[in-house]
Amino acid sequence: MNKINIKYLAKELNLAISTVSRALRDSHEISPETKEKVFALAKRLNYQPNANASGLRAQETKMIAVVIPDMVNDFFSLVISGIEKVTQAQGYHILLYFTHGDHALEVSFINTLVNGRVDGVLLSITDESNDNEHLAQLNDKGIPLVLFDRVSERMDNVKVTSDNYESAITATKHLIDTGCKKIAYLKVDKSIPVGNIRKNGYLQALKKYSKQKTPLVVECPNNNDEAFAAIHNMLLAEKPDGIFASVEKLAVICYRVCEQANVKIPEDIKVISFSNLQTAALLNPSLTTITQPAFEIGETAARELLRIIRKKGSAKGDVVLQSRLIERKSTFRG
Amino acid sequence: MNKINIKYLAKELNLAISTVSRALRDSHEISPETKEKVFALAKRLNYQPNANASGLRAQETKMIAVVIPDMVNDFFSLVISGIEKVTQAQGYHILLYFTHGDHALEVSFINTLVNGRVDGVLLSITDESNDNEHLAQLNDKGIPLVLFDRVSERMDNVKVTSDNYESAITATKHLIDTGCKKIAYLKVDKSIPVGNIRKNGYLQALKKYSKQKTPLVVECPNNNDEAFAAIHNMLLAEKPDGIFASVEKLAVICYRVCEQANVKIPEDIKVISFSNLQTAALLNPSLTTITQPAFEIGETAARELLRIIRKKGSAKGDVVLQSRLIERKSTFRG
DNA sequence: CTGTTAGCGCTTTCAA
DNA sequence: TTGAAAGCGCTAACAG
Repeated sequence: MNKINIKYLAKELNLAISTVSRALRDSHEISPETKEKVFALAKRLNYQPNANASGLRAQETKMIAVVIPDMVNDFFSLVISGIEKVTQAQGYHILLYFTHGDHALEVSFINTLVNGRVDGVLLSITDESNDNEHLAQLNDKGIPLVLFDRVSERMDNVKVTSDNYESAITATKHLIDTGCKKIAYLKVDKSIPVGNIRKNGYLQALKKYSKQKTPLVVECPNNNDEAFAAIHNMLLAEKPDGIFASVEKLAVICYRVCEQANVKIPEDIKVISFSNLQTAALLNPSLTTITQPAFEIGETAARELLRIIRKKGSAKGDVVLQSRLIERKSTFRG
Repeated sequence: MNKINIKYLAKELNLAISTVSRALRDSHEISPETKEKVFALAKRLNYQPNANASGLRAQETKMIAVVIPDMVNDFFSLVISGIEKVTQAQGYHILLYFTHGDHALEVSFINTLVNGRVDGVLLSITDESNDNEHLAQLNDKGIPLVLFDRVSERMDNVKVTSDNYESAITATKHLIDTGCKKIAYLKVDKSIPVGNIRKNGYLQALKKYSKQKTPLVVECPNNNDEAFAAIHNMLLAEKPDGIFASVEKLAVICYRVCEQANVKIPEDIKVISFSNLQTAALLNPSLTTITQPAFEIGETAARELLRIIRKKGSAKGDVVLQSRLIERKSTFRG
């Protein structure tokens, strides 16, 4: 249980500490034979440099923080996977923080990060309406920050998002184009900001491409039974011929509602849904989905962050990634 | 963009570096007035101790590594949430690593962790049949390790698991008790070890509680269409009256298969499924699920790890958490 | 109660 | 080509 550090290697080999250090970094001013010896011993003892010491010395940690609302969510799971792919390839480590939608927690996390714990921060902000002094702190301290998905217009950092507004238009228009005259929008719980953005796309599409006068927005709470009831009531009262679900779970509930009400998909009613994991799509061969490029958002955000860390230049600019509409004529040979 | 460190605070206040350090740690040997001054300035400048320096000095990092196969998976998402709850409450940070089922990656991650990057490791091992020299390394270096979910019998670390075998028996017995005479088991892709454990529970329950002579094990590949076909073929050929799905996704596919084949759930066939996020349960009021305590596994594993880190005593012992069977007589007033 | 100093493990001048 | 030594920021032993 001896500590395997440079000092120990040096003593074992009768070399100076600095020589060993240089050898390990493959410096050109060390003779091949010495390098050989050092490498051999280091390997044999599985020498690993002490991260704290290197970090302290070099003022960099090879770690980035990822701060997200939470994890029980297909979208963020996929984003993290994308981030991980990039950071892993470039030798960076991920520190993970959940804000649970609590702005105060976000502030406290960011505060602990301003003094050299990480080389950069990837953040999906908790409360877009709130102040962002804490983020300004990061900029002050020269710690690169890239925002993704939930961004703040008031920050001029690099932002990576997807086209929620435009793709909601696309989705709605798709229903219109396939003949729907009365389209309802299933809006996810108000705690999820994207529900509003997508609603705006829905409204815009109705105005622009449809004769439908009154929008049909169903507020669906997080509670499944309440959401079921809300959709069920709307279905019976309004008899729409098209439904646009803002998130995958609502499409699943909607599917069940239709079954209950003896409404056939897609004969009586067409359904389109945002979807990340495509579980809903397993249900019905005719369910068309619109998929956010979650994994790519993660990859892109991470790539941007590492780029900025490297250049030490806090570049600006936004990246907007496109969602994809997936039409299923027949899955599982229906 | 001045560096806010103890030295800087000391200079500003005309105090010695050590005095400031002690004041910040609220040492009893510092006068209240001095403390006051130090606290005030530290707060005003948002002083945050340099994690590398503290870590180097104290030989501890307040970070733990979480190493899992991947993240696009309800189970591990929930586990991480549980881990996060505990670590966050106790001031620890999470370093996240994905092995993607690659044993070599796992080895390489663990190797980078042996030299003081983290205070402890939470691991769900990638390949249970493989060697675990790398884990022995951790023990050698005195870095606490807690295994969860996918554990190795050959290691004598603390292990936190759930009762996959027993709960598979419970699930199968539940079908038998409700009158099923011919029960099929939908086995998840062979890359998922738990598919086999649960199969053994299924077999055991048949032997012990049922007259059913031949088990019906359907091998379901990861590919949805192939899984659909496998289940569909079995359904037509064997006409079982009960189905036990080893994972939630297979229950969803099975649901669709039944619909295709015009087989009614639960009138013609009873279905029970392992399920973490209960998406499948939204589908059918009569779907009974068996739920792993994923969140609790995370909490427990983290709690055990932090306990060991604190005591510096590598305690042993296993924790097995119980799955819960959830019977739904009627959801969504069917 | 406060200051001086050594040292955690590493990298990097500066010297030899 | 190698060695000696300083210093990254922090804490704690020792001294006053």
